[in-house]
Amino acid sequence: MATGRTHRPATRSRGIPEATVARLPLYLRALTALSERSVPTVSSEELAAAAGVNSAKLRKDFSYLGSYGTRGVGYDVEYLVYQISRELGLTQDWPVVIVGIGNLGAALANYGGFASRGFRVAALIDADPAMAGKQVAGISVQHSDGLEKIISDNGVSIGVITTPPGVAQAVCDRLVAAGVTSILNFAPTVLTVPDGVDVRKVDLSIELQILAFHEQRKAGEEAAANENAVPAPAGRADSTDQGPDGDVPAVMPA
Amino acid sequence: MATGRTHRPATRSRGIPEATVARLPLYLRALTALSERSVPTVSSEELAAAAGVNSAKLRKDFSYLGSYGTRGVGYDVEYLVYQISRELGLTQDWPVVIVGIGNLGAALANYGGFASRGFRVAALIDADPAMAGKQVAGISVQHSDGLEKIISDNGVSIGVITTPPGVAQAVCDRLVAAGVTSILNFAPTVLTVPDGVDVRKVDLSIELQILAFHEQRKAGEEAAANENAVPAPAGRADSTDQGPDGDVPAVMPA
DNA sequence: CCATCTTTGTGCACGCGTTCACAAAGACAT
DNA sequence: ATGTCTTTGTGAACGCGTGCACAAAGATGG
Ligand SMILES: NC(=O)c1ccc[n+]([C@@H]2O[C@H](COP(=O)([O-])OP(=O)(O)OC[C@H]3O[C@@H](n4cnc5c(N)ncnc54)[C@H](O)[C@@H]3O)[C@@H](O)[C@H]2O)c1
Ligand SMILES: NC(=O)c1ccc[n+]([C@@H]2O[C@H](COP(=O)([O-])OP(=O)(O)OC[C@H]3O[C@@H](n4cnc5c(N)ncnc54)[C@H](O)[C@@H]3O)[C@@H](O)[C@H]2O)c1
Repeated sequence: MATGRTHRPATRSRGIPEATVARLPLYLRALTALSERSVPTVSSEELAAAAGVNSAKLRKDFSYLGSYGTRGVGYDVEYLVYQISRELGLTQDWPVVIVGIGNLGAALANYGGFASRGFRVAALIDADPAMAGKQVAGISVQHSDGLEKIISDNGVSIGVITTPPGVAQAVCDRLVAAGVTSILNFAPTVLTVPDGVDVRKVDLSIELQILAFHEQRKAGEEAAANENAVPAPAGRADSTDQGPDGDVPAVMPA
Repeated sequence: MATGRTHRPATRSRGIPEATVARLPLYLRALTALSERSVPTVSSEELAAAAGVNSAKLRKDFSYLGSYGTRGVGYDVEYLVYQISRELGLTQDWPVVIVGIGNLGAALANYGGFASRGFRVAALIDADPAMAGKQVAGISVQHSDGLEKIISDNGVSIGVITTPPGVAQAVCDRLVAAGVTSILNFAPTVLTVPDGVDVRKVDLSIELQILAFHEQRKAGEEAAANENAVPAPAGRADSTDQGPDGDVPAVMPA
């Protein structure tokens, strides 16, 4: 999982559990694909398979939205697309700003998946004067001096932060002060925000480290299983051959 | 949370809960910052604040690793950095390949945060013949024909997929067949993999949709609180003014 | 050596999320 | 109308994660 909600511990919204909310976009994506193939109805079993979840979980998730299925038949695809879209707030347009138009910010700006849902890139903002006026993805980059006015003029409530980590909190503070109440943070920093502001983070490095943990565990188990059979599985990254508990502390605690 | 683990339901590894594993990188980042400031020891309270978590949770997390603290004092920063690094498998180098060197793939390749932990970009792979040989982040892009050989020669076990969604499953299959056992997927698709292969996904669109959900809920509550006081909060994105339950189904189920 | 003070490590309770399993509901055929 | 068959919707049980609250451990000072 690359993301992790910050803050807002268990604010079950209108009875819809947070875990369910996080899966609704998954269902919506699968349903949209079915809709494009003009499939009229779908069973919980089929849809669950397409979304990569358990069918019981899917049914329970949908039960929080209402009784939208027909027993013996399944769910009407178009109807469900509409209901989930409405529940997620995608029937309206959400203007978003991206702050920090470097490698990642530019990639996001160029990403078509934004507009395909109800999101519209309202502005690109960067602190580098050399960037101001440059066209990225057909949008002119604006200098961060005008951040507050841009937020206000466009009624932006969602901000994306792709600046270096050192300035992320400062950028976040300005966004919040200007009226932004939802932030998607790509900088590897813990952001502190007032109550009522939602922060979600995407941290590539954390994802890789979690994968590395499991990878190491798999290698350790494999080694334990093979015990001292063959020397090494040809070129695998276990050269140091430090057992899973090769406890050689670098520094002892005081 | 931008990521979400696929598969591997609750394979509590060596007694370390999955939720704890996901937080270890957070602690490690905070500890590294302290280490750079030459702070010798840190209390659970301070470290928890820096990592943005509850101190009780942090202590419980560390208790799974062992008793590395000193009561009345706290934790030795350097020692803890080493222990967590070892637990996460960061004492060894992990070669990774990135497949699909477009906007996002190139941004990731240029990202310095890779190497700062134990990850090394072993190769960049793309199916576009025009990309082959091009330098991205100082690395020459290789054609996907040689994917299997690249994986094998470099002992790669972690792959990053940044191709268009339509080919992601095919790319995934090839990576797995070539020996990759951990995949970080940026394409908005559900990947199916055999047992023993870990998949984590990062989906920007899902993150935004979750934010939109809460944003809508906030707007709805605000509207309910204001009832019919002032017309509108000047430029906010609630023009359609469809109440939180403006139930107007597009299509009725059969 | 003893008292005091700080901070860890954890037992325990609670709530959320997941999954099972099945009754109820509806479609469809006869 | 009745029976059969499919699939939903959900009650209930269970397990994981979280947070409280405190006893134990060790540092520190006298
Ligand atoms: N590139 C990646 O793949 C990647 C992956 C994970 C995380 N990240 C994180 O995302 C962030 C951006 O990464 P990047 O590779 O695009 O970096 P980058 O250096 O290419 O881009 C950062 C941009 O932010 C701008 N900036 C700096 N200070 C600013 C301010 N105060 N206000 C507005 N803009 C400001 C800079 O001018 C620059 O254009 C970093 O925090 C990085 O750690 C990047
Ligand atoms: N750009 C973003 O910010 C962003 C955000 C979220 C998700 N994504 C997803 O990430 C993926 C990449 O996005 P992008 O904007 O970089 O797209 P892109 O079109 O710029 O890049 C895709 C690259 O993949 C290559 N490719 C195509 N088929 C391939 C194959 N079979 N093997 C190897 N390489 C292949 C293409 O040649 C191209 O270079 C997409 O699935 C997109 O939905 C992107």
